[in-house]
Parts: sequence; structure tokens; C-alpha cells
Amino acid sequence: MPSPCFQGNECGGTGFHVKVPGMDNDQEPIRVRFAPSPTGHLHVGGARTALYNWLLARKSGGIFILRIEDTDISRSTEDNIRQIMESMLWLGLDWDEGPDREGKHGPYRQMQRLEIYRRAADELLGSDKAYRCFCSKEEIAAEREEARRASRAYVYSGRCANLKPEESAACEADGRGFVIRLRAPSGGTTVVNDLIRGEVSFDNALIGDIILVRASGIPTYNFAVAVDDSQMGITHVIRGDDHLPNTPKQLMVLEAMVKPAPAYAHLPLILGPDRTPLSKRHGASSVEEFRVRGYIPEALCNYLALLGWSYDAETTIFTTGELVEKFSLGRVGATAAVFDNDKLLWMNGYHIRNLEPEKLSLRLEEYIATTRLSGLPGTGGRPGIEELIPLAQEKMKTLADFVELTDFFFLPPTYEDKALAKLRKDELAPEILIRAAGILSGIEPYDAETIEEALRRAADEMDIRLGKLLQPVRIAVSGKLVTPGMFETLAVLGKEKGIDRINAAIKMARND
RNA sequence: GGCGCAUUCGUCUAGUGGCCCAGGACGCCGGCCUCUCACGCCGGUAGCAGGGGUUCGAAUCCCCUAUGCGCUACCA
Repeated sequence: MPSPCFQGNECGGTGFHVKVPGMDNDQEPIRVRFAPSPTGHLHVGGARTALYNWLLARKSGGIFILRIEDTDISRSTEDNIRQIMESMLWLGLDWDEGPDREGKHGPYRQMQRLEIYRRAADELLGSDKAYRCFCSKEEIAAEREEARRASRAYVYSGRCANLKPEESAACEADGRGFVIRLRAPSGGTTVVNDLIRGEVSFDNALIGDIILVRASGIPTYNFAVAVDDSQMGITHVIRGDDHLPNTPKQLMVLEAMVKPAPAYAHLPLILGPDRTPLSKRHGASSVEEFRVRGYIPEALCNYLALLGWSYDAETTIFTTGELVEKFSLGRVGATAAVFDNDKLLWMNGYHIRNLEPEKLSLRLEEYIATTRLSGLPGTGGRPGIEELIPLAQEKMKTLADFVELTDFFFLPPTYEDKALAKLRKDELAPEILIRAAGILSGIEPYDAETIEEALRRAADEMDIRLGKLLQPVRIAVSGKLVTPGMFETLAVLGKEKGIDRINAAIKMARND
């Protein structure tokens, strides 16, 4: 359903149309891109944008492109580029074309595409759709100030729009720097046909002759994006809401270059609890931080997908495969969403519980290497990760929880103050511990089932509840108030270690 | 200031004129299960920003107001 894009005086009659590939009987594959600016790590907002692009590409058998927008040379770094790619791969968002996967539309870093922008600018200059502007920054600032005083929107005056060739040449000979501006329509409206918001129109008179190329020769964002999207054959531009007001500018550039426009979908922002755009101020906000805190990509993708998109009224849990199958732009909402750590945490626990144990074991192995348990599991007679997964999996909400839940299997227990206090307050504790140590020493085979049987019998004989008996034992062997199931814990810990710790705790229980 | 976007339980959302005195999920509260903590199960709390229209009928359509956010850069 093509719709007129410009209805202005200058171009209303030209019948420029927006092409919406993939939305009708068009057979061309969808080509989408994620275009981060490497001025920081991959943020959850950016991750969601990348995810939606990736989902659409994978769902339709299209192409997902990673393009680095590094024209802000003062803030872009190589390290950030590497980090962003690492985070994307960790999430499972792989790209078909990108800085390390050159395709016929490359290169994929804007600073390596300067020649392409130069050619595009020259063409526009040649066809008089753009012109050189020699106004100094001071002159522009004065215009802006004047507009402000008159309480008018600032629009470039167009002072250099009609410079004669000899005037232009004279200025250049004078050594005055210049920018290249688009000769933009001064009247009419530009309408953006957004897949999420519908038609949004902008008054051309309020936009003016935007700068295409800076005095430094580096293109501005709006120019580079329009050139790249066009040259890379992008069919759908899916990006943050903050770009909506930029879209008419890009449409104007495309129009001047006589290129078709892609379809646009502007995603609402992700907010912090205070309803301002999510940022570092709100705590964890980069994908990397979530990885370090023990979140798994399945959960982060699921959560991010649901932040702005829904499948139906009921379903909240999706595997990444299901997301690929079910995602659609049509069901993306238009309202900004507050990032809810509680829900993400719950979802992370859910996905951890649903991981196959072997898979969880692999994840933990990698994760533990970065913690104080590094190198310990499975060495020196200590249990391996796979032995502990049955005890810990259903209790973990993050991979980090595994460390807290199982450290006493690998290291001598450190007695928590609260646990110690509890042990000392329990008058029966010494007796229970002495008895437990005795019972345990006679158990054969030393497995969870046999231990359970014996300890249950003991509780019966002492006429106390099982919990009453187990709690001192728990504290004795772990130093904690919370552990995996006691019978399994004792079995995996081993007879000798268990009894030693219980004996040691008897003294503590007596307040010695 | 100008322009633009948005507004359903605390949070994420379902809802496209009657199926809604609004459904699901997280959180919270209560209960069950239970060796602790989780998990699981059962139940509960809580919302259509406000005001005008249109209509037999509005969360759904229109207008206004309010609030929030974005853009208004030789940042992206």
C-alpha cells in the first residue's frame, strides 16, 4: 500500500512513494539492520532493538546486518565495538553481514564509508539538490538566538542557498570552511508511514536545509543513515522512538537522491522505575552487566521481547525459537515500558529450571570460572558441578545463586552470624548433633535415601519434628540457614566431611 | 518556546463499539505442600489520566486539558 510521502509545493506532484517490501506480494527478502553507535556498551534498549530486527530477519529468512555508526569520532572506541559484538553474540543475535562478515554492501563501519558519502554528496551538489554553506558557527548561533527571542522554531535562513558559483568559489578561496546542506522543501508536509504508529506528518517549513556533511567532511547522522539504508538495500528500519523526528529528514535525503524509502517501525523507549529513559543511573542496564550477574540469554531475550511486544493475552514464556516463530511487528505496542528487574529475575529462574542439566552444567562451568569457586569443582575429592545441579537447579534464580548455594561443598564453611546465633539458642542442638554424628557414622551405603531413613527414625525416637533435628545439622555442615535438601547435601558432601563438621559444631553449639 | 509521540492494576500487557462491573504475568498478601529456602498449587489485592462529545451502547471513535517523554546539534 504505497502512500505519498511528500505533499509539499516543491515535490507534491512528483508522486514519490514509500515502498513497503515484505508487506504485500513483494518477494524480495527482508533486509534489516541494527546500527549501534559505539559510544558505550550494548544497552538493554539497544539489545531489544537488535532482537526485534534479528527476529524479523530470522522469521522471514531475511538478512540481518550489523552496521557500526562511528561518525562521532570523539566518543566511539574500538573496545566498545568489540563489546557490543560480544554481547550480541552472547544473546544469540548473529548477523549475516557486518564488520567481520563483509558482504557486497560493505564496508559496515561508517568511518570506512566516507568515500560513499562523498560520492553521494557530490551527486547532490551536481544536481543542485544540495549546496555549500559558508555560514560560520557564530552566524548560525545568532540566527538561533534570534529565533529563540522571537519564540519561533529555529530553521536555517537559507542565506547560502543561492550563492552564485563565483561567490561560493571566492569564499572557498578565502579559506572559509563549509558544510553541505540539503536544498529541502520549504513548504508542505512530509509524512512518515510508521508500522507501529501509523501516519505521522511533519511540517517541512519547520525542518529547513539540514546539514549533510560537516566542515570536517564527515557526514551527519541523518545523511549517513539515509545513504547507508538505501545503499544496503534495507527494507525495514526498526529503531528507537527517539529517531521518529529524524525520519522526515532522512526521507528528504532519500527523495533528493531519488531512492525508495524503507518501511519504518519506531519502537517505544525502555524506561527506568522513575519513568525516565533507562540509563546507568538505574543500576544494571548493559547486557554485559546482566551476564556478569548470572542471567542467561534465554531469559534476557524472552524478557526483552515482551517489553513492548506480546503474542496473546496469556503467554509469557517463550524459547528463542518460539520467538522467531511468533514475533511480528504488528503486535508491537506504542507505549514506553518500565524495565522490571523483579520480573526478569523470576523469568531467569524459570529458564534456568527449564534448562537441561547438561546445558546448565556447561553454563555454570563457564560462569564459575569468574567467581571465587574457580577451579574447585571436581578437584581434590570435591564434588563436580553436575553432581550439585540436582540439588541447586530448582533453587537458583541466577547462576550467581549457585555459588551461594553450594560454596560449602568446595570450601570450609563460614558460619553466618545469624546461623551461629540460632545454633546457640537451640538447647537441644548439642544433643541432636551428637546423636546425628553417631547415626551418620553407622550408615551404609551413605546415600540420600538411607540417610533420610535413619534421620527420620531418629527424629521419631527423640519425639521431635524432622525440621527441628535437621536445622542444627544444616548449620553445622554449611554454616548457613538455607541450603539444598539436607539428605542429598549430606550424601554429596561425604560421610567424613559431614561428621567432622558436625563434631566441630557441637563445641560451637555449647558456646565454647 | 516549537514540533512530535505516548497515557488500561505498583510493573509488563490482553483488549481494535456490545463477549469487559476489564483477562493474563511479575510483585505483594493469605493458604496448601514442606527439613530451611526456593519451586509448585490454590485464593486474594489492585487499573481504563481528567473533562467534553459521537452512539441504543465506549477502555475501544472524535475534541480539549493534564502529565510524561523525544526531537529541535557541524551527537547518534
